[in-house]
This record gives sequence, structure tokens and C-alpha cells, in this order.
Amino acid sequence: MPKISDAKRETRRQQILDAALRCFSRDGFHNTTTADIVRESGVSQGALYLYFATKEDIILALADDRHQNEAITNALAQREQDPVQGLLSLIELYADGLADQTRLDARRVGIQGWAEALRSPRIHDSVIKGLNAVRAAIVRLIERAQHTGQIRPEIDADALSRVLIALFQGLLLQVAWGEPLDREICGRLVHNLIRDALLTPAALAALNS
Amino acid sequence: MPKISDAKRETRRQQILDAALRCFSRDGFHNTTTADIVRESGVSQGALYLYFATKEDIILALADDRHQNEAITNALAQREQDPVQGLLSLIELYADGLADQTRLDARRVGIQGWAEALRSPRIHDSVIKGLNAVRAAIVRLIERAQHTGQIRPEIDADALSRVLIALFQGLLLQVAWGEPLDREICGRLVHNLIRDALLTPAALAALNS
Amino acid sequence: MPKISDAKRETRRQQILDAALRCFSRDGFHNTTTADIVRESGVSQGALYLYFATKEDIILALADDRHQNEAITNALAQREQDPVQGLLSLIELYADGLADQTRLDARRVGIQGWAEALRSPRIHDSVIKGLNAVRAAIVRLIERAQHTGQIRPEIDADALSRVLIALFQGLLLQVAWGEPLDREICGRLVHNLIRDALLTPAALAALNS
Amino acid sequence: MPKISDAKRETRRQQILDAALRCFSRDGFHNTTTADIVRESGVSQGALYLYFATKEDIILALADDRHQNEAITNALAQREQDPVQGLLSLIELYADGLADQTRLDARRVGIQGWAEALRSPRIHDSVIKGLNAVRAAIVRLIERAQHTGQIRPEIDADALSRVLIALFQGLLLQVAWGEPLDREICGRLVHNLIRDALLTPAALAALNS
DNA sequence: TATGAATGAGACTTCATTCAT
DNA sequence: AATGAATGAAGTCTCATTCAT
Repeated sequence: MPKISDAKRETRRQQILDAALRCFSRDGFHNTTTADIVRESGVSQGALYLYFATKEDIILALADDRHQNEAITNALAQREQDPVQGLLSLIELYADGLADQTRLDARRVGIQGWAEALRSPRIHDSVIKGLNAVRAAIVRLIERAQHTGQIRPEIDADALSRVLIALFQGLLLQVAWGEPLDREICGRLVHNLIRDALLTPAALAALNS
Repeated sequence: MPKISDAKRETRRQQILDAALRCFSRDGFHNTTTADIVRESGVSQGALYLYFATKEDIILALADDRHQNEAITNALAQREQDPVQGLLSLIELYADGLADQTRLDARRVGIQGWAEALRSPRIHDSVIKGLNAVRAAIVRLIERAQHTGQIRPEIDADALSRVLIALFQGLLLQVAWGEPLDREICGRLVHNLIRDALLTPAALAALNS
Repeated sequence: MPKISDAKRETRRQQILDAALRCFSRDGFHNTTTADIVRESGVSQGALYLYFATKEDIILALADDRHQNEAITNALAQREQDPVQGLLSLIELYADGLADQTRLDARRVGIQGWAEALRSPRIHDSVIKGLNAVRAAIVRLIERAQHTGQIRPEIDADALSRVLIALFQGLLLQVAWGEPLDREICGRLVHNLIRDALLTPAALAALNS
Repeated sequence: MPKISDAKRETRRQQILDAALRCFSRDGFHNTTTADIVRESGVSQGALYLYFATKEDIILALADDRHQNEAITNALAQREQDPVQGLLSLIELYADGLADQTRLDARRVGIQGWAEALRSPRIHDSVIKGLNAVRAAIVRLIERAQHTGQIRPEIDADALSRVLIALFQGLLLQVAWGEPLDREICGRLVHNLIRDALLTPAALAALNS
């Protein structure tokens, strides 16, 4: 009979996830032992398995956390009245995430998840679910903008969303490797790419006004 | 004197690398055992260590192979008279690589290398070296095109090269995950992005003619 | 809370050490595998490493056990009122140890430790520590006897202690090799050596009375 | 068909033994690989096995070398007219060997042989053979001295020889461990032990004259 | 004879997970 | 619920010896 309160339980769980994130970021999934996580989190070896059935479940839980954060970001951008503004604001938010020092571990672990997705069906599913959520959010904004005549109608919304995500993924990777990416210059570059290649003349005029 | 011939030695070495590539692609670095590579390659357990000092050295050798291929691709694009054509041709070549079924394993293993680069200094060095080689090739083309007035002078060549690479990396990732990326549609999209956002009016006119 | 009791833990530890002693005595350090120790001790392969971090640590632990036994022997001899009697009694105790069938394994393993001390700094330290403890005990007895005028004052206590130990080490070696050493005859011989070469005429007279 | 000359063959053999001695001294038998010996000696991996059937045979050959040296030493002492002088001279010769820096490796390897003798029958035989040769030489000297009335008749020649050898073995051990043994002081001590405990009054008077 | 590449059994150690308490 | 000791299957790498040339 579970005597522990839900709050207590959630705290413990998060404690483990935080520790795991630090370990995975530092040493990678496969060079992190459950003993490492135990040491870093302060819970006991046995307790770990009261919260997560396997080590892979910890990885999945971290991925889920990440997707929840992204869902919030996506929802935020949808709220914008103007879909082009929404798109630009979404890009801005993700770019902020790129530079945010506090999410460094999450980014590093995320990249490891990309690799794991290639061999673990469960992680693959999780990663694709996250990908699709972001993609759907972007597609919706693009289609809204095409509906309002702001984005050229001949553009394939799905392809564009994938391209934008790809761009972000690649930059994330380079940042994680410690490459010097000037947020200002890159940001402007991407902004201009979109402006010049996507917007209709009318939208462009409106943007400049 | 039974000193093995260089050709024989190289054959054996490649045999091991081919087997390793298949194993790594299928199961990932960490879930591939040296025994797996031995089984797949047909060499003996001991012979493996006559060619590679550690398992990590096999990973590094695969990365080096990859970088050599890329170097050839880069050199190919530099030969073009017109730098804009060179850039477009480079993009075309990498896009071909994305779709090439025969290099599927290499792509999957490459992505795992990205993750490993986060924790292994040696792999990090190797990956960054490869990144820089490609970057330098792209920067050279862009600067040549700016010199001839074909690409807008205000564009930061280094940032643009990183953005193009990032784009490619992200698409590579999605392809590796099995996502349905229409080469035609995405190719045209990227092509247009470049055309509309980078080229000077003069170059644009020349391109269309 | 399943924290094992200290007694239980100590039992288990000793169980491993006993098994290791038997294995090392029979096959030598280097021809004993951890699997052998596991088989002989009945613990699991993994459990071995809960008690000893490496195989060398097992060797060191055995050496420490030995030194503790010797410390007890040394302390026993110091208790004698008469330092010459103490010295003779110490020699007697070590000679008993030489002949004791129950300590056969310990002797054989001890000799292997001598050899290991030549190449492993940790084992060297341990062996020298043990050597010095015995030496100090003997030196103290000799100096006390010189103080009381029983042992000739011109004798170098440190050199003599080393010589006595050397004698014991060599005899130990020969016994371990299975050489027929008559305890009675050798004992008398050593006894007389000491009597004739070390004692002052006064002490000699007292001994004979 | 053996085209190689015996001289050449012997040179090669000695080259291997010299290298092996250095390796064994430095790293111990078990931490020396045949590859180490090959590297240190300059012969090829295969050639090693043209000269020695197994690694153990190298160890045995080194032991034989040692015994030959000792045989020469023993013979030298036998030549002395006066058996007591012969005994003292033998002790002197072995003591010289103890201090001789050029035979450091041989001493270190010899000690390892002591340990190996505990588990390898072949090495045991070799070691015992060497021991008995020295013992016989000493016994002969003692018995001659007893015959001439120089050494007390009640002394057991065999036991005394063992004790003298033991003494030497122990000192050898301590020297090999790097212990500071003053050759002068220890030498005099041993000398006096013998003088005071073994010699008859007549022999003693002769010695002092 | 001589070479050095090849072999493959096996060594030590690790680690995700279980289970008695 | 919680603990941490215990498990045992693997994993990477080594090395004495063999053998094709």
C-alpha cells in the first residue's frame, strides 16, 4: 500500500531525473551507470527501480519532459494574432533555447536521444512524436499565413516545416559541440531567408512598414 | 618473409570497417560488441586488435573514411567555374548523398558519431575537423561569389556556411529516422531559399536566363 | 533495512580470503583466476568485487592479515621480563610457525608476495612495512639486552635484526620448497650461534645456571 | 637443414636471454610478454620459438646460467688449502655477489624463480638442483674443517650449510627490496658468528695469529 | 631458417536488475 | 516503501603459441 504522498513521490522522481540528466550530459547514456545516477541523486539503488522499470525508461521520461516544454513553446506561438509573427516568434523562442545556458544539459542529452532513436523503437517513437508535434505547430502557422496571403501559396508547408526544424536541429548540434555560433548574425540570416523566400510581396511590405 | 602486402592489409582493414559499419548501424556503437564485429567480418578476435587498438579506434577510422569522401565531394564542387553553380552543385551532391540507399549505414553511424562527439574528445576532434573542412569549402565558394558580385556582400559567409550545414545535418537526421522527406520538394525549397535570399539581382537574372 | 551486519560482512570477506589463500598457494597468484577464487569461496563473481576492488587488493589483504599475526607474536615476546629470554622466545615462536602445518598455505603465499614486492609498489610497501615491524621488535629486544649488559655492546642491533630475519626468511623458503629441515637440529644451531656470538660472558653464565 | 653456425646460434640465444632477464627483472615473469622479450631482444616473434619451446624454458635457461656461475664460485672456494679459509672465502664471494650492481637483474629474477618453484615442478627441480650444489660445496668444506679439527665436531654440517644458505637468501631478498644493508657491518657480523660459534679454540687461535 | 600475422581461449572487471530484509 | 547487497552474464582486450610464406 503506497503510504508515500503523490507530492513526495513526484519530488523523488524529479530528483532522479535531474541527476540522470546531469550524468547523461556529462558521460553519455551508455557510460552512465545506474550507480552513477544513484550517487548523483542520493536515492538508493533499489529505489531507482521503484520509479523507473529500466534505465531506458529514465531516458524516455527525460524525452517526455522535453516534449512538454516544447508543447508549451508551440502553444505560445499559436496565440499570436498574425501567423507570420507567430512563426517568427516561434523561431525566436527556439533560438533563445539554443543560447540558454541553463538548458545545456537538456540539449546534450537530446542529441544523444537522436542517436538512440536509431536503434530503440521506444525512443524512436518518442522522438518522432516530439518531432511531429513541433512540425504540426509550424505547419498550422504556415497554412494560416498562406490562407491570409502572407506566405506564397506554392510553398509546401510540410516540407518547409521540416526544413525549419532541420535548420534548428543542425544549429543545436553545432552549439552543443561548442562551436561559436553568433546568435545575432545567424538569427538575422534565418530571418532574412524566411522574409525573402517565403513572404508574398504584400506581407513583405507590411513587415517593413 | 611473410610481411603481409599493403594491399592485403588494406583489404582486411576495410573488411573489418565494413562489418563494423553494418553492426554499428544496426545496433549502435554501444550495443555492438567486438564479438559482433568479429562474427560479421570473419576475422578472428585477435586479428581485430592487429588493425585497431581499441573499439573507439574503429569508430574513428569510420569517421575518417567519411571525411575523405566529403573532401572529394568538396573538391568536386570547387572545380566549377561559376561559384554559384559550385554552391548549388555542392548542395546537389550532398542531397544526393542524403537519398542514396547505399550510404544508409554510413549516415546512421555518422549520427551516432555526433552523439559520441559530446563525450569523447577524440571523436569530438574528428567530427569538428570534418565539420571545418566542409565549412571552409562552402565559405570559399560564397566568398568567391561575393567577389564576383553574385552573392549579396552583406551576407556573413561563415554564418551562412554554418546554416547550410545545419540544414543538411537536420535533414540527414530526419531521413535517418525514416521520415518521408521528398527530395524533389525539399531540394526545390532549399534552392529557392538560396536564390531568393542570397543572390544579387544580377546573379538572379543570369540564373534565370 | 538490509544493511548487512559487520559480522556477516567480515565472515564473507574471510571466506574469500581463505579461498584465495588456498588458490594462490596451490597455483600461484598469476595462475589463479578470479573465477577460481569464486569457485573455491562459493561467492558470486560480482560479490568478489563488493569486497575487493581488484585482484591485487586480495593479495594485499592477505599480506595485512599476515602482518597482524606477526604483530601479535612480536608483542608476546616483548612481554618477557628478560630481553634475552624474549629474543630466544621470539625465535622459538617463529620457528614454531615454520613447522606449523596449518600455516603452510600462508607461507607459500608469503613467498610469492616477496617476488611480487619486486614489481608492485603497493605490495612492496606492504612487505616492507611488515619487515620493519618485525625488525623494530627485534631491535628493541637487542637494545634492552645491551642495556642490561647481556648482549655485547659492540654489536649493531639493526644489522643483527636483519641477519636474524634473513636467516628466518631463508629457512622459510627451504621449508616451503619441501626441503627436509630438522627443526631440532637447526633450532639448536641457531640457539648456539646466538649464545656464542652475542652474549656477554656474564649473560652466558646466567643462561647456563 | 641448419645453415646457421653454432656460434651465431649461441649469440642469438644469449641475446634473447639477456633481453628476457631485463624484462623479467623489470616487470616480473607474468607481466612480461613474449612480445616484450621480442622487442627488447630484437629477434622476431617466430625466432623466439626456434630457441625456446615455451616461455617457461626461457626461465629455466636463466636459472641454469645462474647455477653455472655458482658452480664456478664454489669450485674457487674448494681450491683453498685451508677449509676454514675456503668457507670464509666462499662467504666473501657470495657477499660480493650481493653487492655487485651488475648482477642486480639476476638477483631479482632469481627471487622470482623462488616463487615459481612453488608451483612449477620443472622450476622446482632446477632451483633444488642449484640449492643442493651449493649445499654440497659448503658441506664438503665444513667436513674437511671438522676433519682437521678446525670446526667443532658436534656441529651438523648439513644443518649448518642450510643455515648459511638461508642467511644468504634472506639478505639477498632484503637487498633486492632496496633495503639498506651495510655490507661491512653485516659481513663482520656473519664472520664473527662463524668464528665464535663454529671454530674450535685451536682454529680460533690460528685465525687470530 | 626466419618472419610476423594470425589465432582463440580466457582474464579481469562492470553493471542492470533482483531480492531478502 | 525502501534498502543496498547480491547476482552472473557479458564485454573488451591480451597473449602464448602456431603457421603460411
